[in-house]
Amino acid sequence: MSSYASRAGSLARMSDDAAPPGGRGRRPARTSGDDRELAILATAERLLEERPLGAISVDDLARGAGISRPTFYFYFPSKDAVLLTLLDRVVAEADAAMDAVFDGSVVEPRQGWQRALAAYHDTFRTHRALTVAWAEARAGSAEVRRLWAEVVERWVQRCTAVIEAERDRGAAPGGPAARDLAIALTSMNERVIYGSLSGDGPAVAADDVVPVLLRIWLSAVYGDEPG
Amino acid sequence: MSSYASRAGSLARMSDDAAPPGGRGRRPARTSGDDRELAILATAERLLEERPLGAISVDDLARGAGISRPTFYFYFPSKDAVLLTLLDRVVAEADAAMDAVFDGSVVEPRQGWQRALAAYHDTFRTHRALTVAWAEARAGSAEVRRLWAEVVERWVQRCTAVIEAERDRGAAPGGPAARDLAIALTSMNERVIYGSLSGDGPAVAADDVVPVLLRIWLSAVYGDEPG
DNA sequence: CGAACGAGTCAACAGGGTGTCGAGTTACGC
DNA sequence: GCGTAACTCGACACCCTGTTGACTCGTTCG
Repeated sequence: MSSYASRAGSLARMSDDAAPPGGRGRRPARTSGDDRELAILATAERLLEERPLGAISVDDLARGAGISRPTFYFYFPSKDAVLLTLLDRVVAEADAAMDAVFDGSVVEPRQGWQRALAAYHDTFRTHRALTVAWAEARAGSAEVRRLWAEVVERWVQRCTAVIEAERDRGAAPGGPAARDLAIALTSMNERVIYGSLSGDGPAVAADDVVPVLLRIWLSAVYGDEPG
Repeated sequence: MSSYASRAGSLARMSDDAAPPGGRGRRPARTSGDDRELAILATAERLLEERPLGAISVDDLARGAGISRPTFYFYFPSKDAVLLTLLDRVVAEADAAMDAVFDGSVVEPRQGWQRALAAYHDTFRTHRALTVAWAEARAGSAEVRRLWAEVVERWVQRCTAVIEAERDRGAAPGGPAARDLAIALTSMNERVIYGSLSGDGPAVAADDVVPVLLRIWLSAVYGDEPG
């Protein structure tokens, strides 16, 4: 747990930010109980490595953090809220990675897309357990669905803008609405990466994920309608 | 419920087929209780139209079918088993639709793929509630995951074979392993269609689903690696 | 006919999970 | 040294799942 606490410096202090109306965490601000909150998050991350979300109870999280179940509810309103907090961190990481790619120097397009896909893939691959758990939580929690929808919406808007820019400068031919293309391709990324991490059903091997996705993105964006 | 019973003629009689080892249904064969089994299935389908799977309890299904909860367990071992039975039907429908497409006369490739995508899309669109519920159940039930994995595997194998055939006859250029391409594109279909049916997150409008997917499939399979 | 049997039925139970309430117990500012 | 707010948890109220054992039938067959 202390290993988590040290890494956790970068954990967004969301619950402390200005106005937390119906926010995830509970307590208004600083006190010694921060340790407990961190311990809960660390326990969640640890337990998710060994078993699926559905097999982890609030009691497991509480005991793992050295507190009783009612006390858990002092820190988080539900099990999902813990996951949401953990997820925010990964999403922030993914966004940062994307920023690094889409920013500044636009090298050749192929390389740009390749880096973006790799950044996306790497971020989620290094948080395999969390990524798989999120997919499970999404099925049952409207809150999780909402957060994910927001995240995807940002990516889609970004891709849409890039595709339109490429079309404007004549590098990419016309075709379906750029946004629809972006949605479909982003959806593909999500499902393919999840499949390769979760291991159920037919999956692309980890090393082949980016090459295959890249090929499909490039031909979809830059390829002419084939006869 | 009688409206279901009439449509249910096509419901695969899986539980009666030759050897049902660890099968879904329970009773060995025919008796008056068939009505009850059908009533449970009908109730499930009806309730899924109005609320998500997680908000439907075994008790709801039992009462909806006019029986007590313990009696429900006489017919199905769990709530998931009901969904699995319902799902088998839809999958059989989708497979039949695919058979109709991939069979016999291979017209021009574009039209072939277009029909296949449309068949896939139509099948799931006409069972919207069930499709969305399946996605929810998949998160929690290994059994549901297994069934879906099998279904997808069949589609992937089919697509892989077609892509390889197109490459062999010189109609499609080389590229990533045909199977990887098939997995990625099939995954895209799954996620895009689900997204357009479930309504959370950015989605492609129902009428645009097939055109967009088709464009991506065609450029991925037939397009040369763009510069 | 009537005993035996198997299908079908359910009240009651055992067990596990969630979320809440209210009565404690610190710890720290004043 | 005392109030107040952070913090803690035993006990409770619920809801859900899955099982057990006894009960009611209709059928079958000696």
